[in-house]
Amino acid sequence: MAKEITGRDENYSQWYNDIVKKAGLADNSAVRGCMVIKPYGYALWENMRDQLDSMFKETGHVNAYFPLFVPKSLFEAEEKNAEGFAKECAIVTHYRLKNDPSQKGRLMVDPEAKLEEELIVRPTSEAIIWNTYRDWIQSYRDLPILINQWANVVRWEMRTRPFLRTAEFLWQEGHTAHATRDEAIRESLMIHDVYTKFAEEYMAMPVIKGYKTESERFAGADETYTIEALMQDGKALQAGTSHFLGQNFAKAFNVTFSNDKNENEYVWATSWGVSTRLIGALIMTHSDDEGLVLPPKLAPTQVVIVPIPKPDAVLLDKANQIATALKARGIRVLVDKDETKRPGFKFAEYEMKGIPVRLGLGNRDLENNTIEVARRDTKEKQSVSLDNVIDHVENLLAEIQKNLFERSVKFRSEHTTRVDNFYDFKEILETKGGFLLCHWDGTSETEDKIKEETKATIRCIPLDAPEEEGKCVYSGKPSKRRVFFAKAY
RNA sequence: CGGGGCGUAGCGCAGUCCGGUUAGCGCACCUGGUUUGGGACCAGGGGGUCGCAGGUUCGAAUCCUGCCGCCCCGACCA
Repeated sequence: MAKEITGRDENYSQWYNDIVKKAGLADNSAVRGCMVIKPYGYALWENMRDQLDSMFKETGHVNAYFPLFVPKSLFEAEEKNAEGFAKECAIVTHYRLKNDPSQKGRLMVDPEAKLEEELIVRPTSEAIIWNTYRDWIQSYRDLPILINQWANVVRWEMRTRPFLRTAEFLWQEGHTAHATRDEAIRESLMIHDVYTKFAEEYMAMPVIKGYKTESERFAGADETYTIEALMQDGKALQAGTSHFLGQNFAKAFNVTFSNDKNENEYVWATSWGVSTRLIGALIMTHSDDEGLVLPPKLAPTQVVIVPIPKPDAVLLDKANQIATALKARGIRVLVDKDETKRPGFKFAEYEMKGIPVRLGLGNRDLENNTIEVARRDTKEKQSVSLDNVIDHVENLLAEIQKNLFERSVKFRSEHTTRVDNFYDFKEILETKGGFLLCHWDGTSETEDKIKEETKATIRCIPLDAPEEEGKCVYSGKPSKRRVFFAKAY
């Protein structure tokens, strides 16, 4: 058992780290808090990126690229935003090194080469982008601006975990400018829907759609819409946010336009992003003690064909025929040509990597005109006639995609509890975890107290919540609707 | 930044308390052979600044001092 991973029950964090490492998604790097995304992990990200990118394009957005560095004076212009990120910024102060006269072969920062103005490595790009938009926008005819960028950002976190929280990460950030408040709100809600669709249809990860309380809101936003997913350990994970920024950045950067009555108005803004964190979400939603489990729509390889016992000419020929037929249906297939490992080893490896469907093809199969089809999600195996294996696999991939989603929905509903008193709240949070659906009096004082006493936070106020008379689970004050509490990543 | 653990071959570890020939083991790797429908076996082989720097000593992986890094648990956060 060369690649044993820690069981989820034994140590969930260790299990997660084992998956990341042993499925070949990422490695730790020589840089504190930064990871190397390995080819397999990056292929997964590329699939997510390409799908999101096409969804952004379909909704009228275009891509652009803005600088990595933000001059400090621009960064601090929108006060709340600057304050929100101030504690986790990397700052460039010098532009040159020189030989250290006291230590041969060593370099030192050249004190002569201090920058006149420090550069902040972007933790997000609102500042540099809105400073640019000022020059791009004069009239209502210049609006809307619907731009997205794929980029890296840096947030100097105290404690990091691969994909979930790293000092540098990859993401997309959309930044849009609009003539009216309504249009900007509609934009942020529309992206919220795009994220929901992506999470549920592609990642097979059900999410709660809602908006953030004031204390959880993005610094500089008037409203933050969020999708919240539930991980297998009962903790919630914020998977994507879309912000209605009001006129905060327009005012901070003096971005105005002339409306059709020739009056000057401030521009309305949105911003929205999802990051490589989604890979962490994917891992913790579907994977098991055998390794990674990937939804077919995002899996870099959807089907692997393993010749048994090893790839001889006859088996390879048949395997290639099947692969060609599957590829013709748009299915991503790999034929295993490795002669040095035995089938059992390969099975375990491909399970570790989360490949949705494995086809085992041996001489016995050729005699019987069959092939062994193994699905990763349930680990079931069955023998299928070679005559209809292509249809079978195509259907099976869809079935796996559906099953993963339904399984996650079931898990979430089993781990969502309506709670009406604080004793149960604490009890259930500690024993079962998951989402607690409770009445809340709407004050940040109550929110803070609950967080202090239980570590649970309000993940979101659901958008589709029915009105319902009730009493706050903590203060007993009247409340009109329930909100989602959980411990969060 | 606090509390705990750790750093010895690519990976996982033993050896460190109590200093003493040539630093071991499993996996992986290389060569040859036998195997092959769920992580093969036999034989042979290669691979180490024992985290870094200084110190004590005839002699340091082992003792002392300083530093660096990693992991887990907290505080902070997407």
